[in-house]
Amino acid sequence: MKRKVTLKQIAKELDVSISTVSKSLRNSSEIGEETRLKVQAFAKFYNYKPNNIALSLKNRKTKSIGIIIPEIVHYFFSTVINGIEQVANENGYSVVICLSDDSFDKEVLNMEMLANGSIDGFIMSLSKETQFKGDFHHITEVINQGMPVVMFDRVTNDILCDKVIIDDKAAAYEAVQSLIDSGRKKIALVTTVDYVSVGKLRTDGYEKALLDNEIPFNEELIIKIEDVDTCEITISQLLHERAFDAVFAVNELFAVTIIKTANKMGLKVPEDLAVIAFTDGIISKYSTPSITTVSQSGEKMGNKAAKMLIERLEAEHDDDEEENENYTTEVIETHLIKRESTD
Amino acid sequence: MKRKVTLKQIAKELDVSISTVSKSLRNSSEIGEETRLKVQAFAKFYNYKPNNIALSLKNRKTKSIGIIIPEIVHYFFSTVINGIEQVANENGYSVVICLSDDSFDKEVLNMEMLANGSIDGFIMSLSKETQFKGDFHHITEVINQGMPVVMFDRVTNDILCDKVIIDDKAAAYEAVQSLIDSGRKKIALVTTVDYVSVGKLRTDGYEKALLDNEIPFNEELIIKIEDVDTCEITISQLLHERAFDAVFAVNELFAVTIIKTANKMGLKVPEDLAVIAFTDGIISKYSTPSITTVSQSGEKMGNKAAKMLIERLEAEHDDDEEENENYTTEVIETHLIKRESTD
DNA sequence: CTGAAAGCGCTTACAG
DNA sequence: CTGAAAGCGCTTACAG
Repeated sequence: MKRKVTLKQIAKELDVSISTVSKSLRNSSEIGEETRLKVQAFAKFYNYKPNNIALSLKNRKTKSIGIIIPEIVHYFFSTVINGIEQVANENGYSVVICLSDDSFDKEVLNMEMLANGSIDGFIMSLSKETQFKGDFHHITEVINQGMPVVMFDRVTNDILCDKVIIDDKAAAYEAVQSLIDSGRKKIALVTTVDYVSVGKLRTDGYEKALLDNEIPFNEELIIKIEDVDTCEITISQLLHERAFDAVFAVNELFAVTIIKTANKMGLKVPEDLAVIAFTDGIISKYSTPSITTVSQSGEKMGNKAAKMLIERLEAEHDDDEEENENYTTEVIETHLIKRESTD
Repeated sequence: MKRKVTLKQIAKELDVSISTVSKSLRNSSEIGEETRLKVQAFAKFYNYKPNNIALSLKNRKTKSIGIIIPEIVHYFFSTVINGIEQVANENGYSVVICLSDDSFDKEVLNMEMLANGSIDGFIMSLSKETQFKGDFHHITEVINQGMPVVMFDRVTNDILCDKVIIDDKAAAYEAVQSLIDSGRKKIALVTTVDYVSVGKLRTDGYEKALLDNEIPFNEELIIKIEDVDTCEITISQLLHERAFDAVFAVNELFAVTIIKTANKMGLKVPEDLAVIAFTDGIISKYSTPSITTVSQSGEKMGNKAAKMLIERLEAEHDDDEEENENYTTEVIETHLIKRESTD
């Protein structure tokens, strides 16, 4: 068990000062070639690597990005992490992940923990509970301390910062329009409760599409699901009570449940019932029939978010000399992936 | 933009020494009550929080756990992370995640990056390439430096450290036995290439079950898939050429592909073909028919791995006084989840 | 009861 | 060309 070697030890062994060792390893021209090479050889031999923590303290930056997301066991969020990781690594950053479990308290706790010096900036998507409460003081605080935050997907207008989103409303509109184009008249909507920002926006898109096509808008064809675990019952009720020939679901899970329930009832997808889901993932791909989805590239969102954050981080050299906060909101393209659940 | 307040600033404001502030905040009995309360009030007002990096440097421990896994967009690994996160958070640890992308070089790079002081210990699952090369020097090195490592799922006998695994062979045996019990005679195996440790073990279990039941072992009913993307072709060949009434697949993806291909060919699952897959996940649950699986709780594995690591971390007080390395290998229970793909 | 000093591992402006 | 000193933000053994 040979503990990691430090500058101090090298200095002692070689009988030079710590400064000399440090400078040699950083190839400072201040140091004579002979000494420099000697130190470098020695350091290489003992596999010296500078201690990240010491560097962080000295430089007052950690080269780490904090990610706070509601859930990790979720295809979309995993792909976002993937995307963030890629560009983080390319730029020499590592990634610290905390999960809020859709709980406000955990989100606050995790942010506070990471904000105390562990990371240089945040990339985050709001927990449901946070969106419900509308309490964003923990985020404001972090931003006020000068720590940049990039929000993605589940964002809020109440916070000024960089954001990366998709145009949920337009994408939903497009999906519903495609159902209409294929001759569907009575289109149901299975969505979340309104405080989930993206659910609300997708609902808006659905309504607008109907309106623009002069299709009567029927409240009874809309169901808002609070809890995924109980969605099966609600969905089977909907299928039993209402007659419709298409469904737009705001996520994969709702869609696959609809299809399974419809099948049990003897309805054929897509013949009797066309289904489109928001957010392409593993379920849609492997479901039978496979599901037509609105694809939002989590990877691209992650890439973009990381780029925005790192850019801001690296631009901070001038300190608060000029507080040039021109926050931007990037909108990532979506597109429809046609599969077997629609015709 | 009010930067985070430090002890130094508080000391200056209150006209006391930094030591006094530090001790007051840590409720040291050395400090007079008056001063102590004054400092605490002030600190609270300015929302003082100690800087993690400084603490890490001072204490020579970071209270962070490094996780290195091959892939995050993968149900099993996400659940493991979930499991690790839970117990990490309960114990005041945060979690730094790096992805190896199943690449040896990335695994080495990431380990080196994190090993330089950023974390206190590792939890990892080997990349495919690492298993293929059989090169584990990066892990040995980290362990030699005194940094504990816990491996899970994809482990190796070549490294001595704590491990958490499932009994892949026994679980596979049980799955195949259940197929035999339901009257299946010709059971195919769809597995990975042998260097993936778990794939190999599951294959062993399959063979043993056949042997014990005196079922002739047929090489032609075994296919080893290297690349998931091309598995569709290989699988459809198998289905066309060989006659069999059951398949044991070493993962969900293989299983769902088999089912979809069989369906296209007019075979009925489970009537014509029973299917069992290793590792329960989202695909098996939502596939049609839903798939009978061997469930290995990633969450439990994560819990256990984190517990083992943290225990070792907290036990390290005695330093190298007595090098009591009694490494253990925990075996997590598995069980069969019966669904529609078997009768 | 309070504070100066040393130290965690590093960097860098400044002397010599 | 080399090294002592100060400092990043904290803690703690030791003086006073």
